[in-house]
Amino acid sequence: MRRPNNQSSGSGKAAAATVPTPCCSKVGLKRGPWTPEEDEILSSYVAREGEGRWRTLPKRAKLMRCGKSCRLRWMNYLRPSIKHGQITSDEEDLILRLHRLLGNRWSLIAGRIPGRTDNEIKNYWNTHLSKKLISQGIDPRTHKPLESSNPNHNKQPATLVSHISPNPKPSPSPNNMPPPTEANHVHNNYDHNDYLADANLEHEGYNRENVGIDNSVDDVFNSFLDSLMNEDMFMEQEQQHQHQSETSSGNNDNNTNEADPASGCGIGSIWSASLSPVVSLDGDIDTHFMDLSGK
DNA sequence: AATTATTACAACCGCACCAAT
DNA sequence: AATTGGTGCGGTTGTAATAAT
Repeated sequence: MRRPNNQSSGSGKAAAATVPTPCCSKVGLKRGPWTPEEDEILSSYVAREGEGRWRTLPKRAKLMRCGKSCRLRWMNYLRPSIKHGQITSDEEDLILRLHRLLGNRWSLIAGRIPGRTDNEIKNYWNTHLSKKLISQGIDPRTHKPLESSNPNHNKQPATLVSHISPNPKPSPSPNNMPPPTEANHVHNNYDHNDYLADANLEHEGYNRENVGIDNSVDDVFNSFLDSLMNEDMFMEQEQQHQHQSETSSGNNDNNTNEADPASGCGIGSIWSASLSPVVSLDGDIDTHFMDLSGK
């Protein structure tokens, strides 16, 4: 449907190669949008037989699709755990923060936002959030101010080129700023200057490889964010923690000490204690996630 | 009302990685 | 050690829907 008469791959690279693409170049396979009937076939098949062995699935399920397409459809749309509908302001905020930490690791980001897929988040980023950051003078790739991060800051990120027209329509809001929606409220506690400062701090040296974040850190991060998702529990813990902090100590600007590791209830402490020796982001990250959780 | 421009998102692509053989 | 199959990932593209002219 998309490229109905084109049996070669869209980019043409595979077509030029002598080795055909494994599954998508076969004649007779359907492409393009899935019909409800196809969805039903795939859903019921996976429910019956389970996920996996995608390459042979179409034949077994009698679908005229390549295995890759089946997998993608299942993973991005049909899985029961997928949350359909608008991305909430909380989710948006989390995406922004995670992207600042992780970059374009969509699957990692998606793994920390229940019910959302990497594809959905990637699309949302490209169509909404990156533009929003640009309109605020922030480079969406580096999260630094456009002026300092890139002298040619008018250039769009590579992934945006196809999405942003040379003459974009002006936003209905003044100065291309989004209206003060609920979504923006998230950032009110964490204003633009803070954001820029943090972006400078973190992206000066942040890079997963050179910083040395490994799976163990990732696990810590994962559990930390899992905890965030369990908002009720977290809020309760946080309130306790706040109370303890207020009663046990005075003004504490050092965020690394915000949570008492021994108490076991300061989630931020897990993060800061585990990451600070490696990343030296201790209090910064800690504070931001506290911001988020404290909404 | 018709046409054109833009946006949003589903889907596809190539490549990389890993495990099994 | 090399090959193969399965899977996952990030980037890109096509198209339907919507807005603007």
